[in-house]
Amino acid sequence: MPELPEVETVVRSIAPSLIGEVINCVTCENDYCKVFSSISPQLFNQSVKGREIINVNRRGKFIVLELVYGFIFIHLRMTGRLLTQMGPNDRSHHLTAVFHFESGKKLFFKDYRKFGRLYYAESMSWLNKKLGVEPLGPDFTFNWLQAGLAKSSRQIKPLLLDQSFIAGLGNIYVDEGLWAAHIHPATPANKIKPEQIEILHRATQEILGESIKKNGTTIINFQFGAGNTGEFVNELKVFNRAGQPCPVCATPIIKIRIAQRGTHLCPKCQILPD
DNA sequence: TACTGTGTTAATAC
DNA sequence: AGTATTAACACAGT
Repeated sequence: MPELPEVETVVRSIAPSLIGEVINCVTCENDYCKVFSSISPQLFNQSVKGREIINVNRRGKFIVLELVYGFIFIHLRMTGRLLTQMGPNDRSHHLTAVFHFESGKKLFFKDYRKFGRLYYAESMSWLNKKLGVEPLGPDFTFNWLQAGLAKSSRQIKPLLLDQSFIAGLGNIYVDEGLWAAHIHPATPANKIKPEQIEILHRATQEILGESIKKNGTTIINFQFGAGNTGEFVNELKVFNRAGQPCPVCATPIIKIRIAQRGTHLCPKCQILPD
C-alpha cells in the first residue's frame, strides 16, 4: 500500500531511467482502458506523444512525470508497480499500461487490483487543487497543524487521511504518528492538546523521513526497482502488530475500526478524552 | 462460498 | 457548510 515514503522510494528508483526519455505512446493493456481514468487512450496519447520527460517527482501519493510541456500523474493506489523491465515471474495479465519510449525503452505499469490510474494535465494546479500540504514541505508547520485541527470536529484519524488536508499520509503512517503522540485515533481534532499536536507534528516528519531512508514499508505488496522491499516494516510500533506488546508499556496492541479503516493502537497509551 | 482489505471518489444523508 | 456513511472499483487471500 504505497503511501508517501513508498511513492518517494519508487520515484527515486525510476527517475534516473526516465529523465530524458521521449514518449512514443502509452498503451493500455488487457483492454483496461480505465487506467486512463475517464479519458480515452487516444486523447491521452495526443497529449503526451513526442514529449520528453524532463523530471520525475512526487506530490502526495502521486508520481509526477514532468514533460517538456504538461504533466503525467501516476497514482499506484494499493497494488500498482512501475517496472523498467518485466521479470520472469511478472504475469502479463496484471499489466494495465505500458509506456513506449522512442529509445526503445519501456516502462511497465503492473497492478493486480487495477485501481491505479494515469492522468494528464497541462499544469500542476490540476493536482495542487486536490491536495493539501506536503508533510515534509515548508508549509507543514506546528502553527499550521494547530490551526487546522482547531477548525475541525472530525476524528483525528480520518482528518489526517484526508488528502485535501495533508497529502501523502495513509493508514500506516497515521497509526504510527498517533501512537507516538499518545493520541487516540477517534479523538475530535479540536480537542487535542497543544503538547500532543507538537509531538504529532514532529513525529510525523520523523517517521516519514526515517521510512524514506529505509525505502518505505512492505506489508504485503509494496516493491520497487527489481523486486526490492521496504525495510521500515521492522520499525513499525503499532501498525500490523495487533496482540504484540506496545514498545512503551508492553500492553498488547489492539486493532479496531475507525471510519471503516483498520486501526492499530495501544489501549493504555492512547486514551480517548471525555 | 462469503468476507476482508487496501485509497480515493462520488453519492447520499443528516 | 461541515461531517459521516456507504458503495464502487478489482481481486488475491482467508
